Amino acid sequence: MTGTGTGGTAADIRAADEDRVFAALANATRREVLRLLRNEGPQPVQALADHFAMRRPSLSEHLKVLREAGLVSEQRSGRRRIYRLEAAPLAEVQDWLHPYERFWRERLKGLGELLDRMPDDDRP
Amino acid sequence: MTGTGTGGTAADIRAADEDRVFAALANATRREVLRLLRNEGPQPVQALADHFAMRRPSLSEHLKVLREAGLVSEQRSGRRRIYRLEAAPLAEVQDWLHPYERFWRERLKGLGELLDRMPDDDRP
DNA sequence: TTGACGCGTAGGCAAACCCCTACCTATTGT
DNA sequence: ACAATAGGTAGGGGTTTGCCTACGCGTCAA
Repeated sequence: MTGTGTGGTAADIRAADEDRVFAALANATRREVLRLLRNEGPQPVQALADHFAMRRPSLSEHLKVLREAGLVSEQRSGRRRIYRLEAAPLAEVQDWLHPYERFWRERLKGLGELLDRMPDDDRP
Repeated sequence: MTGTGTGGTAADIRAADEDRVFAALANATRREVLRLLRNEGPQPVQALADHFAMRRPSLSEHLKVLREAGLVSEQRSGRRRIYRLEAAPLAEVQDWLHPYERFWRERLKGLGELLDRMPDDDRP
């Protein structure tokens, strides 16, 4: 749609990456997997699965989503696969967030100024 | 659901809020709506809808999702409803992101140290 | 007052999501 | 070689998402 011919511009690819990352983060189980990898370090699948009520194959699919978003990597060690947090895509989320930052800061700043202009008696 | 008897702790409520925000951000149309409100200021629905290929009622549903996530607010002005960006929930996303920050910074830092230890001749 | 405008909601439908139970391959220990 | 272990994949089913058209309600202009 946005490309020439059959498409695939650099911007399209970046947008698709962004979409995969946000979509991956939309699920609470996947966010919890990221938290576990962050707090407890790299782990095989079963160790991760022990933290959840769901069956292992379901977790495997979540790991696939995280892998395709670049948020985890796997390293084979014998018959186990050690999953590791890859935080780089989260930096892109932070970049996405950045232009909004002044909006919530303005709100806080505005509140501060409101309090500054308010007579002490009227303050909450 | 969130009553006193059947559960619904403060942590549950925060978790549900977090889930709504991440879910709202999982859609490219909704992220684009936020960007438009940020760049062009508060607008009625039709002005927003003009930027998309979809029909207005579909956009209305996206706005509902954003409203329930607290990411936009509406102000009635005659028969129009002016939507405004509410960035506060994005601060929670930033808070969520924060403990991961050192992971991608470590990666960059590690790269920097590698370059530091590398003889100048070997640098890329 | 009556018609046009702005917008939300209802209902339908296809696709995607998320869980499950088999099942398959690869590796390891006996 | 064989059984057990680790984990991915296939296929099925219920629920959710995201789009549509049709419609209802409130507001403004003629």
